[in-house]
Amino acid sequence: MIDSVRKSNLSLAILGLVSLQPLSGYDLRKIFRTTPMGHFSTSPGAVYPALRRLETRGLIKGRVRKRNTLRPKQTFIITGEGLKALKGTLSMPITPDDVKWNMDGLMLRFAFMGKILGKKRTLRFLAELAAKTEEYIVTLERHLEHSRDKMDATAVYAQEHGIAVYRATSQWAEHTIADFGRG
Amino acid sequence: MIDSVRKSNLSLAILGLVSLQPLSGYDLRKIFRTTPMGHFSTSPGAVYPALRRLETRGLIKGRVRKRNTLRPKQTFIITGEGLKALKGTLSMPITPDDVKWNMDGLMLRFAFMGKILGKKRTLRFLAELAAKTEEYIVTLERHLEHSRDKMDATAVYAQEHGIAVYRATSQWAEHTIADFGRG
DNA sequence: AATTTCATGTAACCAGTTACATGATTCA
DNA sequence: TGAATCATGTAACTGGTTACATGAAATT
Repeated sequence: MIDSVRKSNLSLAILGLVSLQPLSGYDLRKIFRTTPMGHFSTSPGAVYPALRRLETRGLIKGRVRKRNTLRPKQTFIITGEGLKALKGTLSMPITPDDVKWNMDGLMLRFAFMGKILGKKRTLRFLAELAAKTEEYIVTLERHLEHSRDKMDATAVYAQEHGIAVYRATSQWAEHTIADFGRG
Repeated sequence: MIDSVRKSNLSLAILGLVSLQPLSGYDLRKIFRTTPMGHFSTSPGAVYPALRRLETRGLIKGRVRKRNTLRPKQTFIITGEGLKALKGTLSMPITPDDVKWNMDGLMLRFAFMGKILGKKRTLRFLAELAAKTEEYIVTLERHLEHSRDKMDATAVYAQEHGIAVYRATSQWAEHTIADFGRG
């Protein structure tokens, strides 16, 4: 059940946004279209089915605005179950796979974390993120030194790009711990 | 036809790797499993179907090693068509969507570019990447200033993370232009 | 002989894309 | 009243995931 939120960033984004305020499918699509949040799908073929999935799983519920019409309009709000699932997802430990494959998902979790988990747990998340990211950088560097002369120049540079990006993440995390901790 | 390579990073990765040396499905999975290239699927359910798709589209062709057996082993090599498709994909202009949604795909293109497009075109790609990335950073910054006080603290930090990561990319590009240009 | 590793594949499922379709409201 | 925009949806397709299945070679 919670799997839908754990596996799909779109579902997580929807659940998180709906936890802040009542939103319709159209509202969500607009947010994804017009903000950098929109590393997510804007297509109705993704958003509406995702809403229905979340609803059938009891994580959100729709309020029909106009009855007696062929096109019912709905705004969705989060349920108790949904909030529990959201908290659960936000609280999951950061796995090496998350760091490697799903940094977007981690940032999505972080973005909703402030209000829902509070400052202390948010800072713990950042510390964990920094640590796991630095660990991963070490393995990337090791692999690079190992393969440097066997590979084409551009392939080496591409690996260096990966390292540079993860370094930016780890620096951001350290900086944010300081700033948010102080603030 | 070329769409398969344009849309799926896995197909592009396979085509690129096969362009360097003959490889079997198993070899490919091993590469994806053990190198940072493996921002891609390692599952047989993705790799083998992808190979068959590329083969039916005439971009690669398999050489059966052992006939007269129930489990034929194949190594794949790129075809003339395939090399043309690969060059075409590597040569595509960088779109804002690429920068926003598919930086991994751009890096994948870059990694294979050295041998196939040569230095001049590779440097042009990097310059384009730097420019488009900086453009995108401007829109991210603009959006952030616009929404800074309307949003939760962690949501703001998450946006800053996005900016930091793109800045790392643009700096990497500038640095790599200098280094590769000189080297 | 047994285990591990090499090696290839399929079936059921899931979520997202594209393209299409249509209804309701607003405003010029 | 016509156009734009608000608003919701579906159908066909695509590609990837998970889990399962099996065969062949190398190693112990």
